[in-house]
Amino acid sequence: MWCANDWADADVALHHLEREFFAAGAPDVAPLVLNKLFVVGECIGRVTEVEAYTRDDPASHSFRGRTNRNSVMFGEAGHLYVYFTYGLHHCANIVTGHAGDGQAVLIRAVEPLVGTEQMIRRRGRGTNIADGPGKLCQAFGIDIDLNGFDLCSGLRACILDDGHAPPEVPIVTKRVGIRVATDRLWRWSVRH
DNA sequence: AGAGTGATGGGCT
DNA sequence: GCCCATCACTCTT
Repeated sequence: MWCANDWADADVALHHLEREFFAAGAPDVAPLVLNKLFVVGECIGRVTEVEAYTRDDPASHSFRGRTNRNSVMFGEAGHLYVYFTYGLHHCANIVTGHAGDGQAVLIRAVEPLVGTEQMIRRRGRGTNIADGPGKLCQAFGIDIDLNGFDLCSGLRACILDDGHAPPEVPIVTKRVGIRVATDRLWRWSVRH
């Protein structure tokens, strides 16, 4: 189990993001997740790119209502919605809003900070380790077994705030990899 | 620009 | 039930 004492700079104050943080709408929550720490097991990365998906959004899995696959999106905020796609990749989302809303924030990229060696081993390469939604799931060992995991329940998988504020001026662009509702500016990333 | 990969769900019969 | 287009992707050419 990772603990705060393992953090390279013992002076940083860490706090665990609580459920209330995720209770707003996905387009409001998403940019606030930038620069937070995404923790899964012993792997930690700083979130650098996110997208929002909502119920009234034709690009969202929840658009056509609740199904077995997307049921976690309709549950309590702060849980992880993981799905398998394109026959090979997993993607990780944070459920937002209130139960029944059907919305989530897709974590698209992180900067590896802790557990980098394991990420490289899992990815089978030393570059571009976690700069894509499928890549970061492979690097962090996220698969369908983590679907529904409560990120507000402990340190095994969670979002931590180490005092790095979200960027004052994030890069805001159209979402990528979708074929509908491509006009919504619901992708946020940090400058390099 | 395209191949690889497999679960999902909508539309049928 | 079955068929099959679709898919919030990655890597290589």
